[in-house]
Amino acid sequence: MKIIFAGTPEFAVPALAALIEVGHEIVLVLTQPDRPAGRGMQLKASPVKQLALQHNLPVFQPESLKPAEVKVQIAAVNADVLIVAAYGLIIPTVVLNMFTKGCYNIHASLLPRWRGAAPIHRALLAGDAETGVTIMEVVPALDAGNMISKGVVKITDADTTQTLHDKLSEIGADLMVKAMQKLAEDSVLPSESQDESLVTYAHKLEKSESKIDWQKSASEISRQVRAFNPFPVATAQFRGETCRIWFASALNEKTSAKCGEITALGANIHAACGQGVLERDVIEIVELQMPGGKRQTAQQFIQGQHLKVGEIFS
RNA sequence: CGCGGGAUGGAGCAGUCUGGCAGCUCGUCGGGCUCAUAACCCGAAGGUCACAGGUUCAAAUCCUGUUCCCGCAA
Repeated sequence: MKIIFAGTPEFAVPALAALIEVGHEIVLVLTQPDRPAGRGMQLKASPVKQLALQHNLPVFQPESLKPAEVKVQIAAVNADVLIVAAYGLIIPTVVLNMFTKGCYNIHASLLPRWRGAAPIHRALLAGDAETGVTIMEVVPALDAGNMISKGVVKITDADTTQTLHDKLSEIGADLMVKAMQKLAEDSVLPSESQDESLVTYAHKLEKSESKIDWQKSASEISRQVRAFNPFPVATAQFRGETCRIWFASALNEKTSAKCGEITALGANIHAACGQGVLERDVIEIVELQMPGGKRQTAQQFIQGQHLKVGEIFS
């Protein structure tokens, strides 16, 4: 079976690696053009491109799939299947129809919940008990195709977008390899349509959502911090600076302190938050970062900044 | 050469503007104390102040160049 693989970020890498591993014929890798990134704004190849080059796979990086000459080049490789994993470009219907055995996508949620750009972040932020990966057919509407298979992952209090991302990309790779094996044997994959009444959309995270509102409950803030780790990272004002909060856990305690006030300093920083007047929530800040500095544990932060009980995060 | 912040004992920082004894909170090691604690008390070790050059009686501090790290931006 001749496969075209379309993907860009780290999330797509395990899938491509697994497909190469089991010996599928990858005839072309589509990925977004090199973008200026990092300090100095040097052009940087996408993670998928880097892996493709390591395996000497042909790489194609059009800015868009709409131009006729781009479509011609894709048609020219005569592939049977298109696999899409976080590619980030719209795939025109004409292109979707080029493949005799279909087009399949790896999506990082349990569809039909969380269609769209930021499914992992939204599931974590919303407090879902579990999330997962869905393998589905690609159709012109966003993440709306029939579903082939799913993998489920429980969300714990220790999970961040990073940890879930890593687990989900591995599971997605595994499910996709299995789907392709079945497709190669049976030439068709049984699928199930999505229940439109259960659809929710996972909008991209806005930078403006990263600021912590200390009036929220400890569990909401903890989820926000974890959903925004590793990107774009939750922030709080402290001593007039914007500092980044990398990890925080809700504690099972109450306090009469003001919102954002530090109530105790130990191995970690305890701060008040939430609504109750005399019994506010307590949140434990575990890892944070000052501007210009590196991420540091709360302990290092306390020692370096000479923190005192009563100081305020806002 | 896109913009800005930073590099100081093992960790995290102050000191740099205004040049003049290498400092803080910890950790480590030794001793004491306590039923007990992220405990407390006493003592000690540990530094080419990122690197190279320059100015000066004197440089962590001022000037020039270099390397590495962090943030913005994507």
